[in-house]
Amino acid sequence: MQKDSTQERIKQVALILFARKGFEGTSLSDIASGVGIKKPSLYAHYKSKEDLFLGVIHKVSVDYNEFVIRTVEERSDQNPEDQLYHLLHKNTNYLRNDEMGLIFKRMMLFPPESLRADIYDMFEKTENVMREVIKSILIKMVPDDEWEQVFDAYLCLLDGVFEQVFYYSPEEHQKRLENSWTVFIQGVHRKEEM
Amino acid sequence: MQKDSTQERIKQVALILFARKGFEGTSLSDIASGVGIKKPSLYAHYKSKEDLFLGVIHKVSVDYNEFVIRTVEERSDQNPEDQLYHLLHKNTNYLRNDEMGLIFKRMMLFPPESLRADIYDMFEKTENVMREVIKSILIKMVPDDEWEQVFDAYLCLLDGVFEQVFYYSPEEHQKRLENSWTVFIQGVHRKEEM
DNA sequence: GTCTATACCGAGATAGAC
DNA sequence: GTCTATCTCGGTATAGAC
Repeated sequence: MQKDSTQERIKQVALILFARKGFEGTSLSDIASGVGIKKPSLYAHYKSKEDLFLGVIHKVSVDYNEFVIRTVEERSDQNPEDQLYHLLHKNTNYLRNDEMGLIFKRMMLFPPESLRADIYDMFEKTENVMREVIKSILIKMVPDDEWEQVFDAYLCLLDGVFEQVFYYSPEEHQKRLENSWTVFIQGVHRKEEM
Repeated sequence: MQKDSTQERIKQVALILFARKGFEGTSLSDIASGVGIKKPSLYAHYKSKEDLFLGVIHKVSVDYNEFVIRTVEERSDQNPEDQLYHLLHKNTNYLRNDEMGLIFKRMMLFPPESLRADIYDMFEKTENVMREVIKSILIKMVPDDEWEQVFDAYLCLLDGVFEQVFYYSPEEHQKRLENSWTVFIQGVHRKEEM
C-alpha cells in the first residue's frame, strides 16, 4: 500500500474536486489534469467514474469514523461536559477545514441519484459509531433512561452547527456555536436538577 | 400574471427536477418533457439554463420568506413558547414535503459554482426575515440582553432538524425533533430562573 | 410559440501503439 | 501505465419553417 501511488494521488485530487463541485459537476478531465496525466490513463486505475467516486467515498467514511473515535479518546480523562464540548469543536473544525468533511456531508445530504443506495450503506455505520461513542460520555452525566434524549439533542446540535459552517464567517459561526452550546448544556443541567 | 402560462409551468417542473437532481443533474430535455414541449421551445421563455434556474430560485426565496411570516402570524395570539414550537414544526414539514424546501436548502448549501454569488445575494434577506420575526417572539420570554443567544440556539435547532429530515424516517425524525426541542426549551427556561 | 433539424461541444469510455 | 486517436452519447443552444 504505497501512499504515493498514482491510484492514491488520483483519489486525493478527486476528493477535492468532488467535494467542491459535486459528482456531476466534476469531470474526469478535471481530475486527470489535476493529477498531471491524461484522461484515458485514469482507466488503468478505475474502471469508471462511479467506481472512482465510490473509492473516494469509502476512504472518507473510514476517515470520519476514525476521527470521531480518536477525538473522544483524546479527552477520555476529562469530565463528560468537557468531552462533549471538545468533540463539538473538533467536529466543526474538521468539517470546515477538511475536504473530507465537505464531501462527507454533501454526499449524505445530496448523493448522486445512481449511487444513493451504495452511499447510504457505506455511511450507515457512522451513526452507530457516533451513538456508541457519545453514549459512553452521556451515561456519566444523566440518568440511564435519559441519555438517549440528550443524545438526540446533541446530534441535532452537531448537525445544526455543521450546516451553519457554510453560511457564516468563522467569527460569526464561532459566536453562534458558543450560544447554541450554552443553551444546550443549560438544558442538560436542568435535567440534573429535576 | 397568468398562473397557468407556459412560463409558469416550466418553472414548476424545473423546480421539482432541480430540487431532486440538482442543477448539473437536471437536463433541459428532462424539463421539456415534463412540461410536454420540445427542448428548443424552452428558449422562447428563458434565454439559458442559468436564466431559468435563477427564475426558479427567486420564486423559492420569496415563497420561503412569506411562509415564515405567515406561520408566525398564525399563532400570534399564543404564548411565545408555543409560537416557537409551532414554527419549528411547520418549518420541518415545509422542508420535508415541499420541493420548495428541498431546493432552498440544497442551493444554500451547495449552489452551482457559477451562480454562487447570485444565489447568496438572493437569500441574504431570508436570514433577516427570520431574525426579525423570531426576535419579536423571544423578547417576550427572555431578558432584553439575552434574546440573541436564544435566537442563535433556535436557528441552530432549525438547521439541525432540517438536516436530519434527509437521514431518518418520519417517525424517527419526529422523535428526535421532540427530544431536541425538549432540551432546547429546558435550556431557555433555566435562563429565566437564573 | 412551437416545431424539426442541426451545430457544437464536452462528457465518459475504448482501442491499440509504445 | 501512459499515451494519441477515436467513438458514442447527451448536453446546451441556434436557425428557420410553420
